[in-house]
Amino acid sequence: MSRIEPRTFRGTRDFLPSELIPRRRIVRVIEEAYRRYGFQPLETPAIEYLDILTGKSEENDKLIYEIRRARGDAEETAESAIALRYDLTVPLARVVAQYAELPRPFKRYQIQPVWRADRPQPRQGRYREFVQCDADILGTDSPLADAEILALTNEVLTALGFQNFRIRLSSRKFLAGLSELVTSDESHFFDFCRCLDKLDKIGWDGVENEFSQNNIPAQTARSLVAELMNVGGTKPDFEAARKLVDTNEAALNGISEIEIVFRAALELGVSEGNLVFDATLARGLDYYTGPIFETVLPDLPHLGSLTGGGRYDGLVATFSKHSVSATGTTIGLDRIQTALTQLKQFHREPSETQVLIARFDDAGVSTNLELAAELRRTGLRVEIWYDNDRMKKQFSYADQQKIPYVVVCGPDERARGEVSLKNLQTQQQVTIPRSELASTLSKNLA
RNA sequence: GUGGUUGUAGCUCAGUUGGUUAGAGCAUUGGAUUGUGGUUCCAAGGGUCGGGGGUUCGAAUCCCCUCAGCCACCCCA
Repeated sequence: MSRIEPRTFRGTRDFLPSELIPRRRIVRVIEEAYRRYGFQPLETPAIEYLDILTGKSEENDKLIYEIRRARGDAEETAESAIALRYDLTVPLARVVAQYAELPRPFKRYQIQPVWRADRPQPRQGRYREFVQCDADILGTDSPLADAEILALTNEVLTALGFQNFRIRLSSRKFLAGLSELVTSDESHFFDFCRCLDKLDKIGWDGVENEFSQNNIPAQTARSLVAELMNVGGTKPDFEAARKLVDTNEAALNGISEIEIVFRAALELGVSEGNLVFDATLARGLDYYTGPIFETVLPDLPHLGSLTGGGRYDGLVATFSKHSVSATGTTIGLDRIQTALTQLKQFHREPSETQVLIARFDDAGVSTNLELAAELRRTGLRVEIWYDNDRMKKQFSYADQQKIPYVVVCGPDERARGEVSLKNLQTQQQVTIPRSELASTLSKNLA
Protein backbone atom coordinates (compact mmCIF):
# COMPACT_ATOMS: atom_id res chain seq x y z
CA MET A 1 0.00 0.00 0.00
CA SER A 2 1.51 3.27 -1.04
CA ARG A 3 1.43 6.07 1.46
CA ILE A 4 -0.01 9.40 0.44
CA GLU A 5 2.47 12.23 0.88
CA PRO A 6 0.91 14.75 3.27
CA ARG A 7 1.09 18.22 1.76
CA THR A 8 -0.88 21.40 1.21
CA PHE A 9 -1.71 22.97 -2.11
CA ARG A 10 0.66 25.69 -3.31
CA GLY A 11 -0.09 29.02 -1.73
CA THR A 12 -2.31 27.57 1.00
CA ARG A 13 -1.31 27.00 4.60
CA ASP A 14 -2.25 25.16 7.75
CA PHE A 15 -2.58 27.29 10.83
CA LEU A 16 -1.31 25.34 13.80
CA PRO A 17 -2.55 26.34 17.25
CA SER A 18 0.51 28.37 18.25
CA GLU A 19 0.04 30.57 15.20
CA LEU A 20 -3.74 30.61 15.13
CA ILE A 21 -4.13 31.81 18.71
CA PRO A 22 -2.43 35.19 18.14
CA ARG A 23 -3.91 35.37 14.60
CA ARG A 24 -7.41 35.13 16.01
CA ARG A 25 -6.58 37.89 18.45
CA ILE A 26 -5.85 40.12 15.46
CA VAL A 27 -9.20 39.22 13.94
CA ARG A 28 -10.91 40.07 17.21
CA VAL A 29 -9.32 43.54 17.26
CA ILE A 30 -10.47 44.20 13.70
CA GLU A 31 -13.96 42.92 14.29
CA GLU A 32 -14.41 44.95 17.46
CA ALA A 33 -13.35 48.13 15.65
CA TYR A 34 -15.80 47.39 12.82
CA ARG A 35 -18.59 46.93 15.32
CA ARG A 36 -17.72 50.20 17.08
CA TYR A 37 -18.27 52.00 13.79
CA GLY A 38 -21.66 50.41 13.38
CA PHE A 39 -20.96 47.77 10.74
CA GLN A 40 -23.06 44.61 10.67
CA PRO A 41 -21.73 41.17 9.76
CA LEU A 42 -22.21 39.44 6.41
CA GLU A 43 -21.03 36.15 5.00
CA THR A 44 -21.36 34.94 1.42
CA PRO A 45 -20.48 31.61 -0.24
CA ALA A 46 -16.92 30.74 -1.17
CA ILE A 47 -18.27 29.65 -4.55
CA GLU A 48 -20.05 32.00 -6.94
CA TYR A 49 -21.20 31.80 -10.52
CA LEU A 50 -18.35 32.80 -12.75
CA ASP A 51 -20.26 35.56 -14.51
CA ILE A 52 -20.87 37.26 -11.15
CA LEU A 53 -17.17 37.29 -10.40
CA THR A 54 -15.97 38.36 -13.82
CA GLY A 55 -18.64 40.98 -14.38
CA LYS A 56 -16.41 43.92 -13.72
CA SER A 57 -12.81 42.86 -13.44
CA GLU A 58 -11.64 41.45 -16.72
CA GLU A 59 -8.09 42.39 -15.83
CA ASN A 60 -8.11 39.73 -13.16
CA ASP A 61 -9.93 37.01 -14.98
CA LYS A 62 -6.84 34.94 -15.22
CA LEU A 63 -6.37 35.07 -11.44
CA ILE A 64 -9.81 33.68 -10.71
CA TYR A 65 -9.88 30.05 -9.63
CA GLU A 66 -12.43 28.29 -11.74
CA ILE A 67 -13.86 25.10 -10.38
CA ARG A 68 -13.66 22.14 -12.68
CA ARG A 69 -15.47 18.94 -11.96
CA ALA A 70 -13.97 15.61 -12.80
CA ARG A 71 -17.16 14.39 -14.44
CA GLY A 72 -19.55 16.67 -16.20
CA ASP A 73 -23.05 16.63 -14.87
CA ALA A 74 -26.11 18.72 -15.59
CA GLU A 75 -24.76 21.62 -13.56
CA GLU A 76 -21.67 21.99 -15.61
CA THR A 77 -22.83 24.19 -18.43
CA ALA A 78 -21.47 27.46 -19.68
CA GLU A 79 -24.16 29.38 -17.80
CA SER A 80 -23.41 27.70 -14.52
CA ALA A 81 -19.65 27.79 -14.57
CA ILE A 82 -18.50 28.43 -11.03
CA ALA A 83 -15.38 29.74 -9.32
CA LEU A 84 -13.93 30.61 -5.94
CA ARG A 85 -14.49 34.22 -5.01
CA TYR A 86 -11.68 36.60 -5.87
CA ASP A 87 -12.59 39.31 -3.37
CA LEU A 88 -15.43 40.27 -1.03
CA THR A 89 -16.46 43.48 -2.77
CA VAL A 90 -18.07 41.92 -5.82
CA PRO A 91 -20.13 39.45 -3.77
CA LEU A 92 -21.21 42.40 -1.60
CA ALA A 93 -22.41 44.28 -4.67
CA ARG A 94 -24.32 41.17 -5.69
CA VAL A 95 -25.95 40.94 -2.26
CA VAL A 96 -26.98 44.59 -2.29
CA ALA A 97 -28.49 44.19 -5.73
CA GLN A 98 -30.24 40.98 -4.71
CA TYR A 99 -31.89 41.95 -1.40
CA ALA A 100 -34.08 45.03 -1.70
CA GLU A 101 -34.90 44.96 1.99
CA LEU A 102 -31.41 45.93 3.13
CA PRO A 103 -31.26 49.31 4.88
CA ARG A 104 -29.64 52.48 3.55
CA PRO A 105 -26.99 53.23 4.42
CA PHE A 106 -25.99 49.58 4.43
CA LYS A 107 -22.86 49.13 6.49
CA ARG A 108 -21.49 45.63 6.52
CA TYR A 109 -18.29 43.94 7.50
CA GLN A 110 -17.12 40.59 6.20
CA ILE A 111 -14.15 38.50 7.28
CA GLN A 112 -13.65 35.53 4.97
CA PRO A 113 -11.03 33.89 2.77
CA VAL A 114 -10.62 34.69 -0.91
CA TRP A 115 -8.60 32.87 -3.59
CA ARG A 116 -6.33 34.11 -6.33
CA ALA A 117 -4.35 31.98 -8.75
CA ASP A 118 -1.14 33.97 -8.70
CA ARG A 119 2.31 32.95 -7.58
CA PRO A 120 2.68 32.85 -3.81
CA GLN A 121 5.38 34.91 -2.15
CA PRO A 122 5.40 34.71 1.64
CA ARG A 123 7.90 37.53 2.16
CA GLN A 124 5.50 39.89 0.45
CA GLY A 125 2.54 38.39 2.26
CA ARG A 126 1.07 36.86 -0.91
CA TYR A 127 -0.85 33.63 -0.86
CA ARG A 128 -3.39 31.90 -3.03
CA GLU A 129 -5.78 31.59 -0.15
CA PHE A 130 -5.93 34.57 2.16
CA VAL A 131 -8.36 36.34 4.43
CA GLN A 132 -9.79 39.74 3.75
CA CYS A 133 -11.50 41.84 6.40
CA ASP A 134 -13.81 44.21 4.56
CA ALA A 135 -15.88 47.13 5.79
CA ASP A 136 -18.10 48.96 3.33
CA ILE A 137 -20.77 51.65 3.37
CA LEU A 138 -23.41 51.57 0.63
CA GLY A 139 -26.12 54.03 -0.19
CA THR A 140 -24.44 57.38 0.38
CA ASP A 141 -22.29 59.72 -1.71
CA SER A 142 -21.03 61.51 1.36
CA PRO A 143 -17.27 61.90 1.65
CA LEU A 144 -17.84 61.45 5.38
CA ALA A 145 -18.29 57.78 4.60
CA ASP A 146 -14.89 57.67 2.90
CA ALA A 147 -13.37 59.57 5.81
CA GLU A 148 -14.88 57.14 8.27
CA ILE A 149 -13.27 54.27 6.41
CA LEU A 150 -9.92 56.00 6.76
CA ALA A 151 -10.45 56.61 10.47
CA LEU A 152 -11.38 52.97 10.90
CA THR A 153 -8.23 51.86 9.11
CA ASN A 154 -6.15 54.15 11.27
CA GLU A 155 -7.78 52.86 14.43
CA VAL A 156 -7.31 49.19 13.58
CA LEU A 157 -3.66 49.52 12.64
CA THR A 158 -2.92 51.55 15.75
CA ALA A 159 -4.72 49.04 17.94
CA LEU A 160 -2.67 46.24 16.38
CA GLY A 161 0.52 47.95 17.46
CA PHE A 162 1.75 49.51 14.21
CA GLN A 163 3.74 52.63 15.03
CA ASN A 164 4.79 53.74 11.57
CA PHE A 165 2.31 53.49 8.72
CA ARG A 166 1.00 55.73 5.96
CA ILE A 167 -2.53 55.84 4.66
CA ARG A 168 -2.13 57.08 1.12
CA LEU A 169 -5.09 58.97 -0.32
CA SER A 170 -5.90 60.04 -3.85
CA SER A 171 -8.87 60.02 -6.18
CA ARG A 172 -9.78 58.43 -9.45
CA LYS A 173 -11.32 61.67 -10.66
CA PHE A 174 -8.10 63.46 -9.87
CA LEU A 175 -6.07 60.86 -11.77
CA ALA A 176 -8.44 61.03 -14.72
CA GLY A 177 -7.91 64.78 -14.82
CA LEU A 178 -4.15 64.41 -14.67
CA SER A 179 -4.25 61.93 -17.46
CA GLU A 180 -6.24 64.39 -19.57
CA LEU A 181 -3.75 67.13 -18.84
CA VAL A 182 -0.79 65.04 -19.86
CA THR A 183 -2.15 63.15 -22.81
CA SER A 184 -5.26 63.90 -24.77
CA ASP A 185 -5.67 60.24 -25.62
CA GLU A 186 -8.11 58.81 -23.10
CA SER A 187 -6.98 55.27 -23.78
CA HIS A 188 -3.75 56.02 -21.98
CA PHE A 189 -5.43 56.41 -18.61
CA PHE A 190 -4.68 52.94 -17.26
CA ASP A 191 -1.13 53.03 -18.58
CA PHE A 192 -0.68 56.42 -17.00
CA CYS A 193 -1.83 55.11 -13.62
CA ARG A 194 0.31 52.01 -13.85
CA CYS A 195 3.43 54.07 -14.56
CA LEU A 196 2.72 56.42 -11.70
CA ASP A 197 2.21 53.65 -9.24
CA LYS A 198 5.75 52.43 -9.76
CA LEU A 199 7.43 55.54 -8.40
CA ASP A 200 8.48 54.19 -5.02
CA LYS A 201 9.83 51.09 -6.73
CA ILE A 202 11.73 52.45 -9.71
CA GLY A 203 12.16 56.17 -8.94
CA TRP A 204 11.52 59.25 -11.01
CA ASP A 205 13.80 58.33 -13.89
CA GLY A 206 12.23 54.91 -14.04
CA VAL A 207 8.75 56.41 -14.14
CA GLU A 208 9.74 58.83 -16.87
CA ASN A 209 11.12 55.93 -18.84
CA GLU A 210 7.87 54.02 -18.34
CA PHE A 211 5.91 57.00 -19.60
CA SER A 212 7.98 57.10 -22.77
CA GLN A 213 7.51 53.43 -23.41
CA ASN A 214 3.75 53.92 -23.15
CA ASN A 215 3.75 56.86 -25.55
CA ILE A 216 2.89 59.33 -22.83
CA PRO A 217 4.64 62.73 -23.00
CA ALA A 218 7.21 61.81 -20.39
CA GLN A 219 8.71 65.13 -19.37
CA THR A 220 5.37 66.89 -19.12
CA ALA A 221 3.97 64.07 -17.05
CA ARG A 222 6.99 63.85 -14.84
CA SER A 223 7.20 67.53 -14.01
CA LEU A 224 3.48 67.85 -13.33
CA VAL A 225 3.41 64.85 -11.05
CA ALA A 226 6.61 65.91 -9.30
CA GLU A 227 5.13 69.30 -8.53
CA LEU A 228 1.94 67.71 -7.28
CA MET A 229 3.98 65.48 -5.01
CA ASN A 230 5.66 68.58 -3.59
CA VAL A 231 2.34 70.07 -2.57
CA GLY A 232 0.99 66.74 -1.30
CA GLY A 233 2.17 64.67 1.64
CA THR A 234 1.03 64.83 5.25
CA LYS A 235 0.27 68.57 5.16
CA PRO A 236 -1.04 69.02 1.66
CA ASP A 237 -1.48 72.47 0.09
CA PHE A 238 -4.68 71.91 -1.83
CA GLU A 239 -4.74 75.49 -3.18
CA ALA A 240 -1.34 74.99 -4.74
CA ALA A 241 -2.53 71.69 -6.18
CA ARG A 242 -5.50 73.42 -7.79
CA LYS A 243 -3.22 75.95 -9.45
CA LEU A 244 -1.12 73.15 -10.89
CA VAL A 245 -4.05 71.47 -12.61
CA ASP A 246 -5.24 74.77 -14.03
CA THR A 247 -8.83 74.55 -15.24
CA ASN A 248 -9.13 70.82 -15.70
CA GLU A 249 -12.51 70.06 -14.26
CA ALA A 250 -11.99 66.43 -13.34
CA ALA A 251 -8.74 67.19 -11.58
CA LEU A 252 -10.28 70.09 -9.68
CA ASN A 253 -13.21 67.95 -8.59
CA GLY A 254 -10.83 65.23 -7.54
CA ILE A 255 -8.76 67.61 -5.46
CA SER A 256 -11.84 68.94 -3.70
CA GLU A 257 -12.99 65.45 -2.93
CA ILE A 258 -9.58 64.54 -1.56
CA GLU A 259 -9.50 67.70 0.54
CA ILE A 260 -12.88 67.07 2.15
CA VAL A 261 -12.04 63.45 2.94
CA PHE A 262 -8.62 64.41 4.25
CA ARG A 263 -9.94 67.05 6.64
CA ALA A 264 -12.82 64.90 7.90
CA ALA A 265 -10.47 62.00 8.54
CA LEU A 266 -8.29 64.19 10.75
CA GLU A 267 -11.36 65.35 12.65
CA LEU A 268 -12.33 61.72 13.15
CA GLY A 269 -9.06 61.15 14.94
CA VAL A 270 -6.54 60.11 12.30
CA SER A 271 -3.17 61.38 13.48
CA GLU A 272 -1.54 63.93 11.27
CA GLY A 273 1.40 62.17 9.72
CA ASN A 274 -0.41 58.88 9.21
CA LEU A 275 -2.43 60.25 6.30
CA VAL A 276 -0.85 61.48 3.07
CA PHE A 277 -2.20 62.92 -0.16
CA ASP A 278 -0.16 61.04 -2.74
CA ALA A 279 -0.60 61.79 -6.43
CA THR A 280 1.19 58.58 -7.40
CA LEU A 281 -1.34 56.29 -5.73
CA ALA A 282 -3.16 54.48 -8.52
CA ARG A 283 -4.61 51.20 -7.17
CA GLY A 284 -7.24 49.00 -8.67
CA LEU A 285 -7.73 49.67 -12.33
CA ASP A 286 -11.30 48.56 -12.56
CA TYR A 287 -14.23 49.65 -10.44
CA TYR A 288 -13.08 52.66 -8.40
CA THR A 289 -14.76 55.97 -9.21
CA GLY A 290 -13.83 58.43 -6.45
CA PRO A 291 -11.44 58.58 -3.51
CA ILE A 292 -8.95 55.71 -3.35
CA PHE A 293 -6.67 54.73 -0.51
CA GLU A 294 -4.23 52.15 0.73
CA THR A 295 -1.89 51.63 3.66
CA VAL A 296 1.81 50.87 3.47
CA LEU A 297 4.59 50.45 6.01
CA PRO A 298 7.70 52.55 5.32
CA ASP A 299 9.75 50.05 7.32
CA LEU A 300 8.72 47.11 5.12
CA PRO A 301 8.68 48.49 1.58
CA HIS A 302 8.84 45.04 -0.05
CA LEU A 303 5.51 44.13 1.53
CA GLY A 304 2.51 45.19 -0.48
CA SER A 305 -0.31 47.25 0.97
CA LEU A 306 -1.83 46.21 4.28
CA THR A 307 -5.18 47.71 3.40
CA GLY A 308 -6.74 49.02 0.24
CA GLY A 309 -10.02 50.45 -0.88
CA GLY A 310 -11.95 53.31 -2.35
CA ARG A 311 -15.25 54.48 -3.73
CA TYR A 312 -16.95 52.33 -6.34
CA ASP A 313 -20.25 53.93 -7.22
CA GLY A 314 -20.83 51.91 -10.36
CA LEU A 315 -20.37 48.34 -9.16
CA VAL A 316 -23.82 47.56 -7.83
CA ALA A 317 -25.32 48.65 -11.16
CA THR A 318 -23.52 45.67 -12.70
CA PHE A 319 -26.16 43.52 -11.00
CA SER A 320 -29.10 45.89 -10.75
CA LYS A 321 -30.97 48.59 -12.64
CA HIS A 322 -30.56 50.74 -9.54
CA SER A 323 -27.15 52.18 -8.93
CA VAL A 324 -25.95 52.37 -5.35
CA SER A 325 -23.08 54.51 -4.15
CA ALA A 326 -20.46 52.59 -2.24
CA THR A 327 -17.14 53.01 -0.49
CA GLY A 328 -15.06 50.74 1.68
CA THR A 329 -11.79 49.08 2.43
CA THR A 330 -10.30 45.70 2.97
CA ILE A 331 -7.78 44.97 5.66
CA GLY A 332 -5.48 42.14 4.68
CA LEU A 333 -5.22 39.76 7.61
CA ASP A 334 -2.32 37.82 6.12
CA ARG A 335 -0.44 40.98 5.23
CA ILE A 336 -0.90 42.17 8.79
CA GLN A 337 0.33 38.89 10.21
CA THR A 338 3.28 38.90 7.83
CA ALA A 339 4.14 42.48 8.77
CA LEU A 340 3.91 41.86 12.50
CA THR A 341 6.05 38.75 12.07
CA GLN A 342 8.73 40.65 10.19
CA LEU A 343 8.60 43.42 12.79
CA LYS A 344 9.01 40.72 15.44
CA GLN A 345 5.72 41.69 17.02
CA PHE A 346 3.93 38.43 16.31
CA HIS A 347 4.44 36.01 19.18
CA ARG A 348 3.38 32.40 19.00
CA GLU A 349 1.35 30.91 21.82
CA PRO A 350 1.10 27.14 22.16
CA SER A 351 -2.04 27.09 24.30
CA GLU A 352 -4.70 29.23 25.94
CA THR A 353 -5.19 26.82 28.81
CA GLN A 354 -4.85 28.51 32.19
CA VAL A 355 -4.83 25.60 34.58
CA LEU A 356 -3.69 21.99 34.39
CA ILE A 357 -5.02 19.66 37.04
CA ALA A 358 -2.34 17.04 37.50
CA ARG A 359 -3.20 13.42 38.10
CA PHE A 360 -1.40 12.09 41.12
CA ASP A 361 -3.10 8.74 41.67
CA ASP A 362 -6.25 6.82 40.84
CA ALA A 363 -7.83 7.69 44.17
CA GLY A 364 -7.74 11.38 43.27
CA VAL A 365 -9.54 11.14 39.96
CA SER A 366 -12.97 12.03 41.31
CA THR A 367 -11.57 15.02 43.15
CA ASN A 368 -9.82 16.17 39.99
CA LEU A 369 -12.97 15.93 37.93
CA GLU A 370 -14.89 17.91 40.51
CA LEU A 371 -12.18 20.55 40.64
CA ALA A 372 -12.14 20.86 36.86
CA ALA A 373 -15.90 21.25 36.70
CA GLU A 374 -15.83 23.88 39.41
CA LEU A 375 -13.04 25.91 37.79
CA ARG A 376 -14.68 25.71 34.38
CA ARG A 377 -17.92 27.00 35.86
CA THR A 378 -16.06 30.13 36.92
CA GLY A 379 -14.93 30.64 33.33
CA LEU A 380 -11.36 29.36 33.61
CA ARG A 381 -9.79 27.33 30.82
CA VAL A 382 -8.88 24.03 32.42
CA GLU A 383 -7.27 20.77 31.38
CA ILE A 384 -7.11 17.55 33.35
CA TRP A 385 -4.42 14.91 32.95
CA TYR A 386 -5.82 11.62 31.67
CA ASP A 387 -3.19 9.01 32.49
CA ASN A 388 -1.07 7.86 35.39
CA ASP A 389 2.13 9.59 34.41
CA ARG A 390 4.89 10.99 36.53
CA MET A 391 4.61 14.48 37.85
CA LYS A 392 7.68 15.29 35.80
CA LYS A 393 5.90 14.54 32.59
CA GLN A 394 2.81 16.48 33.56
CA PHE A 395 4.76 19.55 34.64
CA SER A 396 6.88 19.32 31.55
CA TYR A 397 3.73 19.44 29.43
CA ALA A 398 2.44 22.47 31.31
CA ASP A 399 5.78 24.15 30.87
CA GLN A 400 5.95 23.54 27.13
CA GLN A 401 2.38 24.61 26.59
CA LYS A 402 3.02 27.68 28.72
CA ILE A 403 0.10 26.83 30.98
CA PRO A 404 0.61 29.18 33.92
CA TYR A 405 -0.85 27.08 36.76
CA VAL A 406 -0.72 23.45 37.84
CA VAL A 407 -2.98 22.08 40.53
CA VAL A 408 -1.82 18.99 42.43
CA CYS A 409 -4.10 17.17 44.82
CA GLY A 410 -2.45 14.08 46.24
CA PRO A 411 -3.22 12.05 49.39
CA ASP A 412 -1.72 14.65 51.72
CA GLU A 413 -3.81 17.49 50.32
CA ARG A 414 -6.94 15.37 50.16
CA ALA A 415 -6.61 14.35 53.79
CA ARG A 416 -6.70 18.01 54.80
CA GLY A 417 -9.20 19.24 52.21
CA GLU A 418 -6.50 21.26 50.48
CA VAL A 419 -4.91 21.60 47.05
CA SER A 420 -1.42 22.63 45.99
CA LEU A 421 -1.28 25.35 43.38
CA LYS A 422 1.93 26.10 41.55
CA ASN A 423 2.61 29.14 39.42
CA LEU A 424 5.10 27.91 36.84
CA GLN A 425 6.35 31.34 36.00
CA THR A 426 7.24 32.48 39.50
CA GLN A 427 7.85 28.91 40.71
CA GLN A 428 5.81 29.77 43.80
CA GLN A 429 3.70 26.97 45.20
CA VAL A 430 1.02 27.40 47.82
CA THR A 431 -1.21 24.92 49.57
CA ILE A 432 -4.65 26.34 50.16
CA PRO A 433 -8.08 25.09 51.20
CA ARG A 434 -9.87 23.53 48.30
CA SER A 435 -12.72 25.99 48.67
CA GLU A 436 -10.39 28.88 47.91
CA LEU A 437 -8.91 27.49 44.69
CA ALA A 438 -11.37 29.02 42.24
CA SER A 439 -11.29 32.48 43.75
CA THR A 440 -7.50 32.45 44.09
CA LEU A 441 -7.04 31.47 40.45
CA SER A 442 -9.61 33.94 39.18
CA LYS A 443 -7.91 36.73 41.07
CA ASN A 444 -4.40 35.83 39.89
CA LEU A 445 -5.40 35.38 36.27
CA ALA A 446 -7.50 38.52 36.04
C1' G B 1 2.42 34.46 -16.52
C1' U B 2 8.27 35.85 -17.02
C1' G B 3 13.18 35.29 -14.95
C1' G B 4 16.49 33.43 -11.14
C1' U B 5 17.75 30.13 -7.11
C1' U B 6 17.48 25.92 -3.69
C1' G B 7 15.84 20.68 -2.54
C1' U B 8 19.95 15.46 2.61
C1' A B 9 16.01 13.11 9.59
C1' G B 10 10.08 16.71 12.24
C1' C B 11 13.40 21.66 12.01
C1' U B 12 18.37 24.08 10.77
C1' C B 13 22.32 22.14 8.17
C1' A B 14 27.35 19.22 7.23
C1' G B 15 28.71 15.43 3.77
C1' U B 16 36.17 15.92 0.76
C1' U B 17 38.59 14.91 -6.58
C1' G B 18 32.15 10.16 -7.27
C1' G B 19 34.36 5.18 -2.96
C1' U B 20 32.39 0.64 2.92
C1' U B 21 26.64 0.65 6.79
C1' A B 22 24.83 9.00 4.98
C1' G B 23 26.33 12.48 9.97
C1' A B 24 25.66 16.74 13.72
C1' G B 25 22.74 20.21 16.58
C1' C B 26 17.81 21.15 18.00
C1' A B 27 13.21 18.52 18.63
C1' U B 28 10.85 13.64 20.12
C1' U B 29 10.81 9.16 23.42
C1' G B 30 12.98 6.50 27.58
C1' G B 31 16.40 6.56 31.76
C1' A B 32 19.59 9.07 35.75
C1' U B 33 15.20 11.31 39.26
C1' U B 34 8.15 6.63 41.89
C1' G B 35 5.25 14.32 44.88
C1' U B 36 6.97 18.97 40.67
C1' G B 37 8.84 21.90 34.61
C1' G B 38 13.05 24.88 32.30
C1' U B 39 19.61 23.11 33.38
C1' U B 40 22.82 18.77 32.96
C1' C B 41 24.28 13.63 31.69
C1' C B 42 23.23 8.78 29.22
C1' A B 43 20.55 6.05 25.60
C1' A B 44 17.03 5.12 21.75
C1' G B 45 13.85 5.86 17.65
C1' G B 46 13.60 8.59 13.19
C1' G B 47 16.38 9.23 6.23
C1' U B 48 12.25 6.82 -0.80
C1' C B 49 19.37 11.93 0.01
C1' G B 50 12.23 15.77 -3.70
C1' G B 51 10.68 12.12 -7.92
C1' G B 52 12.00 9.57 -12.61
C1' G B 53 15.67 8.34 -16.14
C1' G B 54 20.91 8.24 -17.65
C1' U B 55 26.60 7.91 -17.15
C1' U B 56 29.76 4.62 -14.02
C1' C B 57 32.56 -1.27 -11.24
C1' G B 58 30.29 2.30 -7.77
C1' A B 59 26.01 8.40 -7.48
C1' A B 60 23.61 12.45 -1.96
C1' U B 61 27.81 13.99 -5.33
C1' C B 62 28.07 14.16 -12.68
C1' C B 63 24.10 14.77 -16.95
C1' C B 64 18.79 15.15 -18.65
C1' C B 65 13.63 15.55 -17.46
C1' U B 66 10.08 16.56 -13.80
C1' C B 67 7.90 18.22 -9.16
C1' A B 68 8.13 21.37 -4.97
C1' G B 69 9.95 25.50 -1.99
C1' C B 70 12.01 30.34 -2.02
C1' C B 71 13.35 35.26 -4.39
C1' A B 72 12.48 39.21 -8.01
C1' C B 73 9.11 41.03 -11.79
C1' C B 74 3.79 41.38 -13.16
C1' C B 75 -0.22 42.37 -10.04
C1' C B 76 -2.20 42.96 -5.63
C1' A B 77 -4.43 41.93 0.43
